[in-house]
Formats: sequence, structure tokens, C-alpha cells
Amino acid sequence: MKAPQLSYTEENYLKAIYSLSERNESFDTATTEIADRIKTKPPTVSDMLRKLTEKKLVSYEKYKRVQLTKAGRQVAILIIRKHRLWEVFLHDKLGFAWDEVHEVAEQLEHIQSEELILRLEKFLGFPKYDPHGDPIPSANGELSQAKRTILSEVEEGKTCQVVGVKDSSTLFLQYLQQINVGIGTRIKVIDKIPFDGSLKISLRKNEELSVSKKFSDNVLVTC
Amino acid sequence: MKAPQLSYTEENYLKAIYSLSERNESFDTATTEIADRIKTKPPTVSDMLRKLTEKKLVSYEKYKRVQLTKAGRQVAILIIRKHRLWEVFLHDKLGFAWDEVHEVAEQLEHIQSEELILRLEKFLGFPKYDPHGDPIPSANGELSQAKRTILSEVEEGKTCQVVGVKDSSTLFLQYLQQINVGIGTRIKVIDKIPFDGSLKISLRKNEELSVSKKFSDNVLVTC
DNA sequence: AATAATTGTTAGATAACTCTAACTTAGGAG
DNA sequence: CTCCTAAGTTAGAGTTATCTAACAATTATT
Repeated sequence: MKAPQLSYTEENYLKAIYSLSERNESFDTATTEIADRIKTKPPTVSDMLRKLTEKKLVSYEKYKRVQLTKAGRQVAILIIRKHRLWEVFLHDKLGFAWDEVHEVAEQLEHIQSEELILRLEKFLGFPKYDPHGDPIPSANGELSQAKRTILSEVEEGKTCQVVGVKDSSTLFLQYLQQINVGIGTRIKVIDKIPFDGSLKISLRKNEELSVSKKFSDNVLVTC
Repeated sequence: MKAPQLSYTEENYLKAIYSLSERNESFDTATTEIADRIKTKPPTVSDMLRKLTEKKLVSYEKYKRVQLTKAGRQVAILIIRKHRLWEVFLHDKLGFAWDEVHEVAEQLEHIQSEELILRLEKFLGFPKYDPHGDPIPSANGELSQAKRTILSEVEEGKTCQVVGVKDSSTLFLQYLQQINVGIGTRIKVIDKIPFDGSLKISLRKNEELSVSKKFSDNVLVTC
């Protein structure tokens, strides 16, 4: 099942609709939101939505909100896959800082060659996350995992689950064992102390404790 | 001195004009040649030539042949630089065969980011030649070296100069020393024996000798 | 040198993507 | 429940890159 070769522009619309749709439960988005994201004007979006509807990539009725169809979502996810793999390349191999990679990846994501992406993925060692912690979809368009961040970036009141560590020194791992934190442990962030960046967290049943910024910077979690 | 951001298409025309112009002493080319190369029709080329003339990238008069201006040549060379660096990446790092790299590099060469290319070049170890033996221009647009090939691909009657070896085993290097062939040695190909691919060559003053296919496959030359 | 053949250009049209200005619809405030 | 505002759409036009068909210039041939 070959995708029928979309234009650079169409790809960008699908990607934008995808990310905007992810933000609410009904998985839809509004015309002006898309216009803002793509940096165009609403009429341009209207036109494109008509076109994408004809191609069965979005489901859409005039004056209503847009949703991706299954096919449209598949396309969007594959573009995101390419984008994130290129980000890993730019960061890991070329040494770009994580906040410098986006703009260039935005261009690279439109290069057409399945073979290229498969080989790039292999070359990078089949990474699961990009430099921002966002998960990389698989070649068949599966995107299971949630975004991964460091504990120190979780908002107050939210609960997350430990998926790994950044620092894998013996000292740190021993400390984790001591306070009984491992892969899968659920952590709720009770309070953030702005002064030193330390956190008050709760593990399981009301077991409250305080951890330093250094600690929370090195624990990888999923929300 | 920033180049004023050319379109994907304009870049392709400049590159085409560059390669076609390299093939004769007057460094110019004809409209239909460009049309064939770009896979468009002559009228399209005429239009584009008018546009590129206005931008001072080509010098051109109606019904005459086209030449690149200094600025145009500079742009073309920088695109070729990008193209060849990407080819090295695809071949050396991703393991594409040397005849598979062109198509994808054709897309990658239009990615806009000087920083990207500088870092890519460094990552690749500042290569001097692409997988086809074509020289890679430097960041300031200098393209000194000539194409490099293996001795076995030099045509009968032509003279070339040794620039390196592919095989650097002691045995091979000893053999080279014995027959007094080193960097800079001029070799004229007198005859090619189709049966086993061996060559009759002459070094300096009429010193004729015969070398095997294995030998000539491992000597890198410039014509 | 005159003319035929080749090569190149203009004219007019089309497709993709964009815009501004004017109009329409949907949904919330009174 | 009406009416207004915000959101969305049509209409009409511009840009870039392309085409075919018709015309013009150059070059090659006799």
C-alpha cells in the first residue's frame, strides 16, 4: 500500500492537524488554529481542507472542525517518524543542541525515500525517543509510548511513572534502590520549591519525601 | 555575503547549467540541453533564463548560449558541495551502494542550513572526494582537484597522473616502488586487453610495461 | 547566397498555493 | 429568542513553474 505521493505542503498540513488534534479528546481542530500553526491565512486552509477531504485524508464538513482519517493519521505519523529520526541524527551525530534541531528537521522530514529512513534508523541504533523526549513511531506507523521527560519538568500535582535514568552511576542507582524507586514506580509531584528546584514527591500510599534538583534531573518519566 | 535564497527549481537550473557548461572550453550551454537535463521543455527554460539573467546569475542573450556569472557559478558549486557531502554520508555511513546515492542526494542537496553542512563535513572527516570520485568543493566554493578514478577506467590513449592507491597493503606498495610508480607519476594507457582487463602502459620516456586488472583497479588517478 | 532544418522564443493556458476583501454561518450575550 | 461577534468560506487575483502551439532566429546545406 503505497501512499500516493503528497506534496511538501500537504504533508505539512497533515502534520499540523495531527499535533493540534492530539490536544483534545475529540481529536479534532479548527481552521484558524491550523492557519496559525502553518503561518498562513484561514482561506488558504479552507482550500487545502477541501483538497485533503477529496483525497480522503481528513474528514471535514464546512464550518465544522477537522479530523484526520485513518489514512491521514498514518501519513502524519510517518512524517513525525522521519522528523524525529533526523532530530536524533542532528543531535547525536552532528552535535546540534536539542533546541537547534527542529528547524532543519522540518526540512529533512520531507525527503522521500523509505530506504533512507530505514537505514538511518539502523545507523542511529533504533532510537525510541528524539532529543526532546518525544517517542519515535515505528516503520509501520505505531506510536505506543508517551512522551518522556525528566522528573524535574513534571508539573505540580501531576503523577508520572519512572521509565529510566539519565545518570547510571552506581551512586545514583544505589540511592534509587534505597528509597525504593525503580522502573514503573508511580511518582506524584506534590510541590516544587523555586529556591533550589527541589521537589516534594509522594510514592505509593502517602509516602512523602523531598528530592533535590540533581535527583529529579536524572529520573526519566512518562506522564 | 548571503545568497538571496533561491528556490529549489532555480538551484536545479544553476546546477544543470554548471555541469553542462563544464563540458566545453567556452563554458556555455544551449537551451535544449538544459531542458533535457532538467526534464522540462525548452519554453520553460527560456522563461527561467530570463529570470536568472535578471538576478545576475547567468549571462545570456536571446538565441545565444548561456553562461553562468561568477555569482551563479558560486551558487552552483555550493550545491554540488552539498550534494557530494550527502553522497559520502549515504555511502559511508548508511551503506548505500555508490550507484544508489544520487537520487536521494538530489533531494538532500536543497536543504538550507550552512551550519548543517559544516557539521556534516566534519562528521564525515572532511572528505575530499565523493563515492564516484568527484571532488568535493570547499566551504568557500573552491574546487581545485580534478575527478579521481581508478587507472582501469582511463580510456586508451589518455594520460593521467597517480594521486593515490585504494589498496595500501605492503605487498602492493612494494610492487609500486619496484616499478618506480608513486604519487605524481604520469601514466599513459597504450592498450587495453579485453580478455583479462590488463593494460599496456607507458611511464615517462617510452618505458612500456604491462599491468594486471588487479593492479589498475587499485591505482587512483586524475586525468 | 538562398533556403531548409534546427533551435529557441512568445503567447496563452493550467495547476498548486497563496493572499485580501467581502460575505456567511454558528454560537453566545443580553 | 434575537442579534452580534467570532470563526469560517467564497470570490477574485497574484506568483511560480510548467505545458502546447505558433512564430522567429540561427545554422547548416546545397
